Formats: sequence, C-alpha cells, structure tokens
Amino acid sequence: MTRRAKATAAPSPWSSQSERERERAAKREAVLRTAARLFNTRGYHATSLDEVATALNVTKPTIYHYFANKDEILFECTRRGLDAIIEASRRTAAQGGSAAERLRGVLTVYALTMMDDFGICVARTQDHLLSEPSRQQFRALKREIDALIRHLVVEGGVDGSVQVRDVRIATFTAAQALNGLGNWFNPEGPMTAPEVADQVVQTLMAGLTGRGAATD
Amino acid sequence: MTRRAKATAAPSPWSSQSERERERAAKREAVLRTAARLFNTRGYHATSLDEVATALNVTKPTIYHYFANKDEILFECTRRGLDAIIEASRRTAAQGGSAAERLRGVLTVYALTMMDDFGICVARTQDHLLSEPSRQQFRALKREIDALIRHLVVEGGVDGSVQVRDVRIATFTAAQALNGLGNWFNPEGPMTAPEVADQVVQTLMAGLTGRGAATD
DNA sequence: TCTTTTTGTTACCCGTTGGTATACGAGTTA
DNA sequence: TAACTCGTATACCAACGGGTAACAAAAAGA
Repeated sequence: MTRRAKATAAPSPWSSQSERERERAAKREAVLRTAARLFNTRGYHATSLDEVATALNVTKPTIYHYFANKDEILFECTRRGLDAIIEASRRTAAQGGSAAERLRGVLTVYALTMMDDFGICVARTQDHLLSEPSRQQFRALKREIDALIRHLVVEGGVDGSVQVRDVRIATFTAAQALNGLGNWFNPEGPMTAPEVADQVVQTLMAGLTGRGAATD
Repeated sequence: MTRRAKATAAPSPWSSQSERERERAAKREAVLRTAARLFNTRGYHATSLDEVATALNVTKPTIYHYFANKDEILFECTRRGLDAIIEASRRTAAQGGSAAERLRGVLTVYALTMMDDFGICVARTQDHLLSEPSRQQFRALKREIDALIRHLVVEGGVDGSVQVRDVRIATFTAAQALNGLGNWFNPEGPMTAPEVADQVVQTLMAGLTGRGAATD
C-alpha cells in the first residue's frame, strides 16, 4: 500500500488534490444518504439540517460547507434516484429482444430503484418542495423517464408485443404503480425487493401485453 | 320557504339552534375545501393558516373557532376523500355481477374520487404529516379500502373472473396506480376525469383478469 | 517556519408560523 | 336594559429552523 516516490506513473503534485476532491465527494454522498433516509422517514420539512448534521457527528455549518442550501440537498437526493433509473433504463432499452421484453427490463429496473433510499426520495418528493430551478430539472428528468417508457410502449405497439389503448394512460399507469413502491415496500416484509419488483412488473405487463397474468 | 310559526311539526325553540349548527357545519366544510385546494397546490407545510383564512375573507382565529389545530384540518380533508371512496365502494361492492365486474366498479369510483380536491389531498398526504392519533385513523381508513379491494380480488379468484398470482401485490398495484391519479390528472388536459378513470381502470383490469387490453 | 486553504465550530440572527389572550359587536333571551 | 352567547378581529407570543459571521485548528505548500 505504501506508494514509493517515483514508482508508479506520475506521482504528481496533483495527487493530493485529487485525493481531496475524492474525499469531499465521499462526504457529499454521505450527507445525501443520511439526508435521504431522514427525509424518507420524517419528511422533508420535519427534518432539520441540525438533525442531519447530528446524525453525521457534525454541525450544521459543516453541511453548508458542502451544499449551498437545503433545497440543493433534496434535489441531489432525487437526482441520484432519477439518474439511476435513466442510466439503467438506457442500457436495458438498448439491448436486444422484443419491445415487450425490453419494457419489462426497464420497468424492473425502475421498480428496484424505487425501493432504495434515493428512489424512495423520488417517490415522496412533491415538486413544490423544490425551488423553481431545481423543480425544472426535477421535472425534466422525470419527463425523460416517461419518454423512455413511452417510446418502448409505442415500439411494442408496432412490433405487436404490446397492446394498449392509449399510450399516455398505459405509461402513466405503470409508472405510478412503480412509484407507489417507494411508499409501500417494507424491507422487513415477507418478500425481498427483487421478488416484489418481479411480481409487480408481471402484473403490469399482463395489462400491457394482453397476455394475462401467468398463474403457472 | 317561509316557515310559519306553528305550521310544521315542532316549531320548537331549538330551531334556531339547529340552524346555527347547520351554518357552522357549512363553514367547516368551506374551510376544508379551501384548505384542501391550497394544500394540494402549495403543499401542507407551505400553506399557512393565514393564507387559508385570507382565502376565506377571514382571519386566523376564526379558523381556530372551527378547528382545534392545523392537523385536524388536514385529517378532516383526507377523511372526506377516504370516506367517499369507502362509502361508494361499499355500495358498488354490494351490487350484483361477477367479482370482476364489481371490482371494476370499485376501482372506477376510487379513480374518480382521486381526482377531486379531497382525493388529491389523500394521495398527497404522507402520513408523517399527521399527528399520531390522526395518523392512526388515517391508516385505519386506508386499510379499510385495501381490505375492500383485496376481498373482491379474492372473490374473483374463486369465481374465476380474476386471475392474479399474489393478491397483496395485485391489490397494491391497482391502488397505487389509482393514487397516482391524484398527482397526475390535470382537469385542463385533453381527457375528462371519467374518461381517464375508465381508461386506467381498463388497463388495470386487463392485468387482473388476464383478458388483455381491449383494443376495439 | 510561515502562509494559505480546508474543514470544522460556536454563537447568533431573523423570518415564518402555529397558536392564544383578549376584546368587541351583534343577535338572543329575560 | 342587562346578561349571555357566538363569531370574529387585533395584537401578541414562543419556538423552530434556515442561514450566516467569525473564528479555530489542522493540513498543505513554500
């Protein structure tokens, strides 16, 4: 582990700086995780930054050293969740298979994300909690996800693997049901997150593909 | 409209009192409606009682003349919504037809309720906003609705009109999708509330009955 | 070793808002 | 007219919580 002076490539003077940056980023993430958990259990307004700070063994001004204000913290929490969905969805959507198969994959990813800290935060964050600029980004990210799903539904309509009356309604129904997971899922419950995700997605897909619920 | 002294039964001295009570109740309702609308647009915490009062051409202490505290106002708002669903669902569920038919009726009522002021309030009220006693009642009412739906799903499993893998999952999926309406529906949008309700319920029923989405 | 930057603290400010004490006027009763 | 009730307003309080100023200490750099 000891790094000898000239041993590795470029033991440049920047190393310490990048190290700093990494630590700073790690601390930001820690703040976000802790904040997300607290927001999720007590609610945004009911969670003071003092509480967040205390949970991190730190004081409030320290938090302000890493974030401009409370709004930024909330927004970054939701962005973690939304980005996770978008990124994983893009990967899934780019794979092979019928539109229905890819849709199932995307919905499953969505479902899984909605059951972790940041996903739950997304589900519970009503947009009037955010400042105007944050709200706009928040909405934009959500629209992106909506567009991704909608696109697959349309594609499925073309290749015949998906059958719905109204694309908007179908997309909305699926997305809302999955958002609900954020409020409903209990890790201490009888089913694991992947099990729940599979089951819910299956129920939804039954409605979207017209193949009915498999009762195998 | 004029009520002559002894004309109707018992022109008792209480008449003025009952009149008072009716007016009082009407004012309570007005407060709730106004509060619900404001809560829905700005959020609970972001809505001060001063704002509610101003919207009613009144001052804050007047509101306290009708309600003990802000919590009671929020809870009563949600109760209006939940009661509406429960009552209408009971009626619908008691009618004839297959379990699937009755389930469709209940879901439709649910959907419609979730698109009016009090229903939206239900959808947006996270239970940590309520005080402990209110929260318990709130949850109890929600459980009642869940039980109603779940019962119909089970019944449908017996008479064969509904096919699902897991009753809890299926019930949850439907309920969450409908809750989502409260956040999503826009009265100024292209579809009316009943249209949206029908479409969403149809999508859900396709998943629950295994009959597929009718694309007629 | 001296200086600068980073990270953190203590102490404080101040706006907002839920909630209340109190008074006042109008209608009702006696 | 005196007394009581009801609905409402004025004026106020106390607490909470977001945000900041100023300072301390440690680490990095020179």
